[in-house]
Amino acid sequence: MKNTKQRKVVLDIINNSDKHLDAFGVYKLARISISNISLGTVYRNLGSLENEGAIQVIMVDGVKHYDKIIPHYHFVCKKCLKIIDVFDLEIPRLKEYNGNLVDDYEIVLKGICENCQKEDNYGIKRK
Amino acid sequence: MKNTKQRKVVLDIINNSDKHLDAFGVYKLARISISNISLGTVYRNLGSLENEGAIQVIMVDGVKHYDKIIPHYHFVCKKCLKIIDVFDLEIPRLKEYNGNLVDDYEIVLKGICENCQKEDNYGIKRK
DNA sequence: GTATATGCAAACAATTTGCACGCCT
DNA sequence: AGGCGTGCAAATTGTTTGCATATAC
Repeated sequence: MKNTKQRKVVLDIINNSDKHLDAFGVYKLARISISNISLGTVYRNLGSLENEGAIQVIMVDGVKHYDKIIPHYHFVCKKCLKIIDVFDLEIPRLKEYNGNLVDDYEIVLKGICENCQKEDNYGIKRK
Repeated sequence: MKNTKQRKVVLDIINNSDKHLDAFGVYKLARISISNISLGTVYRNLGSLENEGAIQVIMVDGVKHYDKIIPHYHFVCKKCLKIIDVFDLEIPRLKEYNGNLVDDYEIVLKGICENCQKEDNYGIKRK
């Protein structure tokens, strides 16, 4: 695996953001550092970083969003699709289920976020 | 909400299948009952049934798969992408987190299924 | 030097949408 | 009769891929 500047920029963006960016969001930020970086390269690097376990993915509304690998869960608002980090949640994990090897848990809490509970909020999706 | 025959067929397919079908899989089965049903209609009905909480969704490899609402979790094999139902898993659930209302937990166990652990299995993705 | 990653654009796959028409109520 | 759901096809969206070039090692 080559250590290109594109790869480094992509990884740095994920590790320095708390915004749960999707691929295009990463691309927009990456262009600040490398003005001609291509969207395809961003996708390729996000993909390989994910495979290596250097970053993690959270799927929201059919779109992949990326996050650093520090262990935590997520809450996703059903109205505005905002993603909120969830720490300090104790969830017992199986190592195995009926002969199937379990090495990962994807856990997403879903509901209505604090802001969308207010009646003056019209639940506009933030896209 | 109108009770059309298309809507009824789609719901029946989900409730009578244990295969975790995606939209196209539902479409293929639906055409047995209604030969000229359109894929768009299948998508529209799956969407509204999901919104109403009549069926649930499990996302695998970027594709929505549908399941009845009986409470259970899922295991997804990282190699072959097979979905296996997981029952009898005790997971404590928050009703609220930092002011955010939690009404749903999406929990997916991931790993290598029993079959893919055998060395003669080449991990062909079942698509 | 050579393999691998890149930029670019075209291809792809899943899903959504616009429109004219048909069917439930 | 009126409106919502449908079939159909085209449009969108997110993502992947082929290819010639550039770059890391």
